[in-house]
Amino acid sequence: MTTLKDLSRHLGLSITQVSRALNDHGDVSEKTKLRVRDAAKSLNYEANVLAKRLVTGRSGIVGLVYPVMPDPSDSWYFMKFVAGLSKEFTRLGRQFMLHMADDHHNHLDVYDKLVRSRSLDGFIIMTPQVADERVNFLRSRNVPFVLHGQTMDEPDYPFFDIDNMAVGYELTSYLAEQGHREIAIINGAPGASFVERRFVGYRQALRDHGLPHRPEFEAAGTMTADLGLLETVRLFQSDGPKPTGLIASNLRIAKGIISAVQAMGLRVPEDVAIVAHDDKLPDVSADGLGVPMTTTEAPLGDSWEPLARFLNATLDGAPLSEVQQIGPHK
Amino acid sequence: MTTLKDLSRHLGLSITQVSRALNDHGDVSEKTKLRVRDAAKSLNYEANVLAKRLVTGRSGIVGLVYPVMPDPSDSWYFMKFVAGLSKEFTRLGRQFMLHMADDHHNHLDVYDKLVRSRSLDGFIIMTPQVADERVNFLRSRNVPFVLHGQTMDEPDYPFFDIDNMAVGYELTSYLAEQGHREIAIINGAPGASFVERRFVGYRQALRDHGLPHRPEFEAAGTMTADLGLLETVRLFQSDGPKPTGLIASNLRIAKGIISAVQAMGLRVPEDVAIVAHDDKLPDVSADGLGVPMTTTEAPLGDSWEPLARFLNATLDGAPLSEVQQIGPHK
DNA sequence: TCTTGTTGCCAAAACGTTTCGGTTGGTCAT
DNA sequence: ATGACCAACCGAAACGTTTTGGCAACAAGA
Repeated sequence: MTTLKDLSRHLGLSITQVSRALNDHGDVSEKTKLRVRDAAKSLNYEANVLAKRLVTGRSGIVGLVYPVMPDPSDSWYFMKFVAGLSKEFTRLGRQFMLHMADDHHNHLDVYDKLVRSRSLDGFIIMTPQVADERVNFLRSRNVPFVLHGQTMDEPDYPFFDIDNMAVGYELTSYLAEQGHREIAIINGAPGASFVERRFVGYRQALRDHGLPHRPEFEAAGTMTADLGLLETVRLFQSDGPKPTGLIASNLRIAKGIISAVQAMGLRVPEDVAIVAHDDKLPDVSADGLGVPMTTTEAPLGDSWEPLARFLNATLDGAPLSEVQQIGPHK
Repeated sequence: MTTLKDLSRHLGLSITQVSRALNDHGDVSEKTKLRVRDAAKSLNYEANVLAKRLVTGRSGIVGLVYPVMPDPSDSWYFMKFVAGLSKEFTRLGRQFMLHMADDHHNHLDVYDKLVRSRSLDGFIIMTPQVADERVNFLRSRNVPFVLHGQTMDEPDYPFFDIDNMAVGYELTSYLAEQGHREIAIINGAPGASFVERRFVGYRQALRDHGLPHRPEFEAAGTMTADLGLLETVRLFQSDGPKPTGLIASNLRIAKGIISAVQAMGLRVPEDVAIVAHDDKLPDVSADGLGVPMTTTEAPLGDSWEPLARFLNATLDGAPLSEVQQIGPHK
């Protein structure tokens, strides 16, 4: 393996200058830089990452800790997510590592261990909770991270998110403006920040349109077709008023809703109107569901690039303002 | 951060002795070892991995390169696989990294880059091909790896596998002994070593029972219910003889076969008998398919532990004989 | 001519381990 | 008393970078 020493000997330069030339520092003449780069290429020089890491104190690796085995129906999405991040980071010259946590270990211990062993320089955090202990922990340790989403309080950390309150608000408003007065929502797992934000938007829209807010019209759970189906049946089997408009927090839920509605002999949209948020994942499409349906859209696939970019920038010392973004939705 | 230097000063020992004590070397008295370990604990000492890596020349990380985005239906299995390996390696004190390769990059370049940058000490290789270029490449570079499966030639590398020829042979023999003379097999993706081995076992059993070998009775593809369904339909729509016994290379295929057979108005097992190999994955169970079916069984979940253990042992310099195993099946 | 500044370069320290090649002091057989 | 051996210890080198602080040469302004 060629080292800096070999290279410097070969060029008649000092190790210092060769290092600085390769790292494009200021006090190296353009001519030498060129000469050094050429020699490095021809001698097949590749900097020893291990040595670099020791001196910089950084592992050069960022990662994602997955707390529990995802639901089978989510594994496809999760894989896409991991693959997307992995590719982005590779492009940025950083390594990305997926760390699967043992179920029966304390969640935060895993982060603690990874941080203390200096194995990971930074983290990507998925689906943050309303008050997320991981965020608090990493913040207290001054470890860089980027959230896919936000906690409920004012975010003083890097994140990429979409405006989930607006999503809830817009879907609800759309139904309200169609004349629906009884609007139910089937949302994701309770506690997740994006879920609560959509609920907030939903309630605000009900208020703004002078519609009643019924707690039993708010359903939440793992975002599967099963959830959509079961909750729809529950909504229609109860004694109270029945919804005429249904909001699905993603297309899988919408799919379950449609199955249930059709099984009950109701028509879409005449008897029940359905709106949904579409993550633009390839497994389900709004058109493929066979009923007319209005959606808000925000491709999850668009989140990998900013997430990776933000973590990268954060590690390079970028100010907070450059690593916070609310992405667009339609 | 406490370093060896701090520790040695605190103990009145040399850095050398402290290091050797912590690494349990021979020429340190038991008394000092104890004293050092106590001090290390009370001073919260944690060896700097980065420094250790530089001096040993190893990253301490092993990994798995996933060449392409897995088929959606496989992502659940793949996640289980990765999670299982990750946990095992964590237990063994090594880090495990999943590397997603970019689709449009040359497969081997990814390995080359990871090896040359000294990022990974060793690899786990999934679903090897009959002649696997990854194996040849890593072997030529003297990089440690463990195969989940085997290539077709005599294996001179660490691996964990089950006896797939026997699986093919036994499933075929079972049907033959039931009196079936026309036996078809629906297998996994062509080229994969386990697929070809099952074919070999299948053909051998046909010969041993004096049954005809029909090339058109050998189907292969991505192991989904769709494959089982489509290939079954094809088998029964052709002009030639129809199979009375069907072998499914996993339960998902079996599921598809059953759908097809029942759709064609045939009964299981009266008109068509089905046997299958059961990987014991939680998504499908033989009982859950609703028809009587004999299976061979080998839990894929049992492979993570030996795979991790073997790679670990290989890195620690274990001889080949200790890191090759054909696991059991029922 | 003397200062001041700039450009291009370098020796050496630092990062925190592991390991090589000793040294010391004691015991034991001769 | 002598030599051989052994247990327990240590100094210093090595791993391959980055970075600090400084030096020499030269040009420009006074």
